[in-house]
Amino acid sequence: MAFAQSFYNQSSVLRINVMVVDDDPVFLQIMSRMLEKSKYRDPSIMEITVIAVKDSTEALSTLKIQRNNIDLIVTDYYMPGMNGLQLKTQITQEFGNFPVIVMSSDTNKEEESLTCGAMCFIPKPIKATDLTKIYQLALTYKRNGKSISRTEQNHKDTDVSIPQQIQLLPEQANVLKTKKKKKFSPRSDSITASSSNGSCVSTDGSRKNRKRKSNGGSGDNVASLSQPSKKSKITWSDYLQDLFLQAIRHIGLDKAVPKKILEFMNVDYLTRENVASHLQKYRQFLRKVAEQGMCYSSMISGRSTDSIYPYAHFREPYYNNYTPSITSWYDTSLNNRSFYSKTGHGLGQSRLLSNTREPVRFNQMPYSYMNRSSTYEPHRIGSNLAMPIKSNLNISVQPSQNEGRGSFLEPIVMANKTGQTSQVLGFGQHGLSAINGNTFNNNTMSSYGSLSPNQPGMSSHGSLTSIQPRTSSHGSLTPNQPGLSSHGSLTPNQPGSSSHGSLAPNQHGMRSHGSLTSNQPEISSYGGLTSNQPGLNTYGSVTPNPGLNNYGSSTPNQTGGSSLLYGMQLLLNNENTANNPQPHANATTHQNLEIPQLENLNLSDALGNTNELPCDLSNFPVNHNKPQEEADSTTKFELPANFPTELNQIFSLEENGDGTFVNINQTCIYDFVVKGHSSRETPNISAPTETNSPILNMNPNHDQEQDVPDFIDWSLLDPQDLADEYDFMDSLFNNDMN
DNA sequence: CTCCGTATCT
DNA sequence: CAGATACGGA
Repeated sequence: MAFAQSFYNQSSVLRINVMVVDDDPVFLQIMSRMLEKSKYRDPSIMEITVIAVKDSTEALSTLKIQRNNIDLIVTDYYMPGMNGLQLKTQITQEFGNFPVIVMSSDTNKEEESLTCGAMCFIPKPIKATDLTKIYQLALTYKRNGKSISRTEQNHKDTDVSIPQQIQLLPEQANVLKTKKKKKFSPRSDSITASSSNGSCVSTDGSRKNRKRKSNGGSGDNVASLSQPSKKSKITWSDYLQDLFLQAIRHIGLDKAVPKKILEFMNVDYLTRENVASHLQKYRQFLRKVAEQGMCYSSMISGRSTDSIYPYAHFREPYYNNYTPSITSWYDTSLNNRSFYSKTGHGLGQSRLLSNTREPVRFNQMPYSYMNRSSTYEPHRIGSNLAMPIKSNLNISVQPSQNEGRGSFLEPIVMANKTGQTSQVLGFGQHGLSAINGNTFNNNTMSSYGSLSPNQPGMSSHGSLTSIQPRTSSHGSLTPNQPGLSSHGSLTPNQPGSSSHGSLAPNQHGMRSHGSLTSNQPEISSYGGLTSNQPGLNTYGSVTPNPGLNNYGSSTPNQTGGSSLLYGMQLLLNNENTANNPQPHANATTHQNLEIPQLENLNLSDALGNTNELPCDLSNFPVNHNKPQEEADSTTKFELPANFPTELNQIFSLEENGDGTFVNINQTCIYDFVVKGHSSRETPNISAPTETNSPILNMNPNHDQEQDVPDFIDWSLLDPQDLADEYDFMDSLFNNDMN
């Protein structure tokens, strides 16, 4: 301890020791490296040492030995066993007050974290500036000799000394104040009040002329003083949207009201108002689509092209060819399925690391990066196209150094090792997200279709890996299975490898689709696709809609057309489950994917319905004949009569399939949320080798980073780079810290 | 009073 | 545009 003490007291020598606790090895490594590099950014720091530990237990044991050497503890919130706050509490009990910083992609943990005494809360993904803050904070305490004897009250209102930068983000602070709080009701006077603003209320009952009271309400009463701060905006991440759509599908569009949706979604931080607002937008979108029909498509496509690649410069020029159409509801979900990634990782934090510096935003696309032309638009394949990034491909090819870690990288690695196709394909899409993507409303088909507009379905693959030696790409793919094979992998009861096997030997990936929609004309198109058939044809055939045809005709080889088409189709399917994915599939089960194995799941949805899982595509129940819900009579929201409902049923698995999927998904979610998320126990699913539960990054906020400039996409980082290349770090900081 | 849908604001 | 709010109504 002598050493420790002297070390500790060398005020002149700013030596900082930070212990980082995170079960995500990738994040841990990156975080550690970056912190260590921090010293180069601050001349006042002579040395900064990072002690990286993988969990709370290790953190405690380490603390016992080096308590005097540790100035600050930075811990992830979600970790197996003891979470970050529990760790904090334990540390306090055993070692007294230690400055602890809690990180989490789940910003909803902020309040709890602060309440429990965390010095501050840093939302993941960590930004370069956060790292700086961390060591600055450590430095502050170090200088004040408070490392160990820090006074209690670490609440947000204390510690003014804490670097301001680490203070709560305005929005977060806001959340603290307003979270779950009953909505402020300025019209406490309710009815009578209405009279006060009666001038704004038309007597005819029409609200058309209604003008809302000036919000400032300055002219009103003193009560205005209690004007609550505005609630922070929530972002409808892909995850949330998936959930939202699932809820709607499950409940039925006609019966889906905010409260029900909210209940189904079961996302604690969401309020009914949030859902209501979203629902309104969603309805508007549907209406718009229904009214404009395919014409809408052109609109979309045009717009999409422009908005989709705001950061095109990050991509290989090659990809510009994809020019997807749009992105939207479904589409984006592919981009951001962090929740599919390792659970506790918070998602999103740890991402694929590639050797390239190409962004690989598999799971976590900053909101602003998201190719979402419209949140309320249904999935369109377009976005998927955007994903195939060179780096992505590289990843799949390169044998990662990541071993069987819990990192979400694992699936990928596995894919490589086993040469699994599905995974590879997944990459083409959005890496992991693709894998799981189907679980939700992500339509595999669209993904595929989107891949290579002018290429046959199979070609898609080629296009995806065009950057790479074709061989490898293909190699990874099942020999006789085209990219579509991934679908094959859908087989619920088969491990990833078998996925393919499960596929009908001679069945093309498309076929899968075909089977799904066998009864659908449009669908059959797919089935009919021949491996050498250009994507467009496929699409063209698929398009029952004149509008779509236009598209196709307009740009025979253009992605845009096809994309659109799909998009429209999806869009139309949207309401119904069409998007239901082929659940199986991806949802599936490659053990290593950490995806719950469907066959083992006895799922019941939020509504208590138990469903059986489909085990084979061929058995996949498709009830095309199912009449649209009699919704009409009760529907509060109805689509225009001309709304092409038939299309809605294209992929509808409603009776069985739909519900099943929904339920499955839901179950998984609940499982993770309840078991995995809170306690991190292995969910009730066959979670083979991996210890980490999949999914769930319930954290919808993980991708809410709006400050793009500051955003560090971990996917850009490579452990090696971090470890060996200072210049890389510099570039990183230079790019992100200015 | 709660919740919904729509208008409107930010 | 995406979300939050206001507010009449049920």
